[in-house]
Amino acid sequence: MATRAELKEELINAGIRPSVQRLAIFEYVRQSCQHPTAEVVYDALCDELGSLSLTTVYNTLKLFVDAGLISMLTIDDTFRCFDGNRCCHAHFRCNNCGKIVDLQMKSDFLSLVEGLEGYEVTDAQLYLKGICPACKK
Amino acid sequence: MATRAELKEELINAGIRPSVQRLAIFEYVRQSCQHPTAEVVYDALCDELGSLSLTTVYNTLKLFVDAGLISMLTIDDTFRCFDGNRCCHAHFRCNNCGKIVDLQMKSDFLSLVEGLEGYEVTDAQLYLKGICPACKK
DNA sequence: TATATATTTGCAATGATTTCAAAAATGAAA
DNA sequence: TTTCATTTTTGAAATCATTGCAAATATATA
Repeated sequence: MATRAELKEELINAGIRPSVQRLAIFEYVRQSCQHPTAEVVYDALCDELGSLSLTTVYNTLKLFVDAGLISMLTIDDTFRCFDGNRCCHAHFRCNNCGKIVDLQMKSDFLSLVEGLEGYEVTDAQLYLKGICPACKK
Repeated sequence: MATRAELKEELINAGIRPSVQRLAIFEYVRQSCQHPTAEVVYDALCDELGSLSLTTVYNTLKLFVDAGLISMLTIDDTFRCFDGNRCCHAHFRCNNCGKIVDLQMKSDFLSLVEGLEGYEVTDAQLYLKGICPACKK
């Protein structure tokens, strides 16, 4: 778990000025294990920040994604959610309860793919869908 | 390349009545290498079918996806597109030109994922993003 | 302090997708 | 073939996550 100061430095290193809103949003997404949507981030931080605009949340999350600080998931086709976990991992989305969980990988995604010569890959996501153990019963 | 009669039988085997619209949509998606959106399917078949509703296209594509006959891609977060290629493959989306291409896999997606005991996986997609060779120059 | 620049805000607009109820097509029974 | 029930299609209106925009605010620099 990174400290606020460390997160602040990470933003600066990425060339992003660490405003109060940005730092709070960054911290929230980085420490969450829940793959929050923009709406969830907004609801969670509204009190802490006094005033906060949903537009700011959308803009800031996009800023972080473009800078490679977090990733955006489109595993659920009805909304986007965000992931601050920087370790290489896959995602599973339960078709029944909707929960999205992380799954460890034995090795890098790209080791499985052929014909990548000449491609520059900046993002990789493996999405699995089906029924989770809890819903299986 | 499957014949119309074969595609018709495939629909019937999946418990789907092969109406004129359904068969045309199924054939179009199955033979396309372009990952068409609902809108693209609609535009392509409007003439052939005389009258066609965009709602029908959306409903029918969803019907096919639920039946496991085609898959839905959310690699581009601004729209959904559809894929009739049943072979296991990954997708690459170029951030510059937007083109989505298929990539062969060395082995199954799931071979690299840990902790899948108890999960029932019905769909798997590997999405890569970056810059394609053509845009790299 | 003054001035320029960067950031945030809130409301309105966008656009892909869905809802819904009516119309049309299809299948079964007579 | 005619009738009736069921399935499918249609088009217009509604939905809702996300974006555009212009004004307001905050921050950095001189």
